[in-house]
Amino acid sequence: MPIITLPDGSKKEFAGSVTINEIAGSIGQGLAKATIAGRVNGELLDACMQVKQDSDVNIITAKDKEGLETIRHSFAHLIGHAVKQLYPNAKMAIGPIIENGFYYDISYEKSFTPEDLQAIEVRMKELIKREYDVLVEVVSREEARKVFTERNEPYKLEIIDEIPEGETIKLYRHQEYTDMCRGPHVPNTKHLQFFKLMKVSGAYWRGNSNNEMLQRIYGTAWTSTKELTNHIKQIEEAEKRDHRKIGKKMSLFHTQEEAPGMIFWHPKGWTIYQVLEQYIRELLIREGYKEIRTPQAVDRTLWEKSGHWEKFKDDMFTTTSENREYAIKPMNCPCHVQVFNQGLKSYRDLPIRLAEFGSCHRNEPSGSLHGLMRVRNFVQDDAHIFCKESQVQEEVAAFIDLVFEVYKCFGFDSIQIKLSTRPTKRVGSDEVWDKSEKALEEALKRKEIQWETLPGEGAFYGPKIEFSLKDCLGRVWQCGTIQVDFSMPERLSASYVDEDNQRKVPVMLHRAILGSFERFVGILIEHYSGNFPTWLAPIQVVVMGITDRNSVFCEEIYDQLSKRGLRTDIDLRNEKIGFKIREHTIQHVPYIVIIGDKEQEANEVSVRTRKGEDLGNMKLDNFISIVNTSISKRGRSSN
RNA sequence: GCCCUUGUAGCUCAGCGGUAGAGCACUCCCUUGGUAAGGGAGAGGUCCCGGGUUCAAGUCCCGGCGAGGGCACCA
Repeated sequence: MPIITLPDGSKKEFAGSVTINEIAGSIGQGLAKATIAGRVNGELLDACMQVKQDSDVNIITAKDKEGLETIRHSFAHLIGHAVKQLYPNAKMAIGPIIENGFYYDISYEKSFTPEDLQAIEVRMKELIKREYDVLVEVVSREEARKVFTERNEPYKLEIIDEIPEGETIKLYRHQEYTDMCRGPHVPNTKHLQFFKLMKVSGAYWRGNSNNEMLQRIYGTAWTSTKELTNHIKQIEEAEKRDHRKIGKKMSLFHTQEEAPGMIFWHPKGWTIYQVLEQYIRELLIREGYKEIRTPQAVDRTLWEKSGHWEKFKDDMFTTTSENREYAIKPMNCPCHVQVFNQGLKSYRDLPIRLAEFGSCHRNEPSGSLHGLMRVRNFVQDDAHIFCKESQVQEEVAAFIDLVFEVYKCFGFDSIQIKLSTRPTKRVGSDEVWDKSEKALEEALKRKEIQWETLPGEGAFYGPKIEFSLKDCLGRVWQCGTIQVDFSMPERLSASYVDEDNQRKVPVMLHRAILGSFERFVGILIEHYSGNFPTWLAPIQVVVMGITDRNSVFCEEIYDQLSKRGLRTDIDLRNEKIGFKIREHTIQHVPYIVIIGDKEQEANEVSVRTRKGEDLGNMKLDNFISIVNTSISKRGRSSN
């Protein structure tokens, strides 16, 4: 006589054991139809599962997060169903859900073409129409093995062998298709409606690059056509904002075969880069950092000492001269320790904050290169703070403030913070780890901000905080970081004389706010979609004349704007004004100054923005102050 | 690095065995036009590189390099 308690607190008593679906039916026929699964005492179960004892039951429909996840999971199985019908020799590996959808990894003798993908999607739709019931069966390990041996599914057998003893094995069937899964799954394929197969690509079996490569079919699924089309629109919007596309259109930078993964910055792109660098430089000076510059190529012995040679030798660019081998620096920190090591340091000198906009090279795998986002030559807003253990917390706290200040300046208001703690493979005593983790945590607590802890995700040399920002499309980019390091200073013999006249090893904090400038510019291009706020816009004002009669006056205005420090361009081409306006609007120039006879006579300028607003006619000084106001707001709000 | 796709004019792309095409951009000419494309003419290509098949190769095959989407990697 199970008594079922529903989420609203109401209770229902049943004569005997009852399925989740029947419980739903007792509430309403509509609900029963919509039931996808159920949560019984916290456990997610198939709708057909029996509830025998008094339980808290929550009916899951497509409206619930778990419902959508179940639908997506079932879609993966549906890929399997369709694929096995169309390509009986295909071997199914795994088919999990991911953000926005699902995939299935499949091994097949020939590679799937876009036409194959289309055919699979069509077949999936046909299968949905059949409204197959999805049957679940708990089986023994032996039975499972037998089923998948018969079905010739070696990957499933491999998975069976790794299921821990005592865990139940469930088979899900719709018509002739059988798959193995923890579940739950939808009770009938008719619940599978709004989906699209997106792409097929390669993926290693079990994510291990030593294993064979499987074919991964990606799909997206939603609970309505509207959600599905929204998602597709979102992808299209992201494509429109692709920094490589905008970078080309606005002539910000380019790359070419001869220097894969390295950027040729054009004047306009370099302007943005330089504004960023100058901005950070000013802040660092304010915050008590000293800027330095260290060598580009350093003897391999230093990298051996720092430990990088052993780990990353293949990922460094090297060069030789007179029998010595050098590595083009992949990072600045070992060099910064060298600067620290010059001269004896007292505890009174600490903290010492050394900053460098140093160009680093890393021989990243060719397949990982991606526009500005992943490059082989980059510059970070890098700095290292040498301090005493007791100063860590204070330094971290100051850095957190700085990070927030900077991100706000770009209009990034949603920031995610992650604290990564000690990994199993690590250096340093537990005592020091305790202290460091505590220091980071305390600093975060004092700021009263939300963060997520990632146990075991810290670097081998120390814990770290990572700052990720969310752009206007909701995409998350990890940019800032502060890492405690009590390994490298020791390896590279850094020391200071403490109050007690003892030599001690300083703690080193690695930190960056923007991360790499290359990547950050890429993020900004996509975030602003090329519409850089005035302070970052490569060209802030363009002056154009209506007819040739106005050219001399245009040049005067242009000269004055330039002299007043605005990045100004002039367009005196023999084109109609509409044509010129269109071109510079497409180039996202924030302010367009139009000069005709009227303006010339009144000694005024007519101003139009890239958004198409007409600011009317005004004196030049008035216009300059409008632009300067916009510049001073930086990226804090749109302008 | 691995899998798939891909590389034609400055850009975006068509052509897929039979003497290289379009739109935009560029140059010149006409036009001097008031807030998102005025008109005309012209110039422009070792069809990524190297092999092979063929009477004939951007076009088919093999290899290299780059790019794109994933996977793996990311100090």
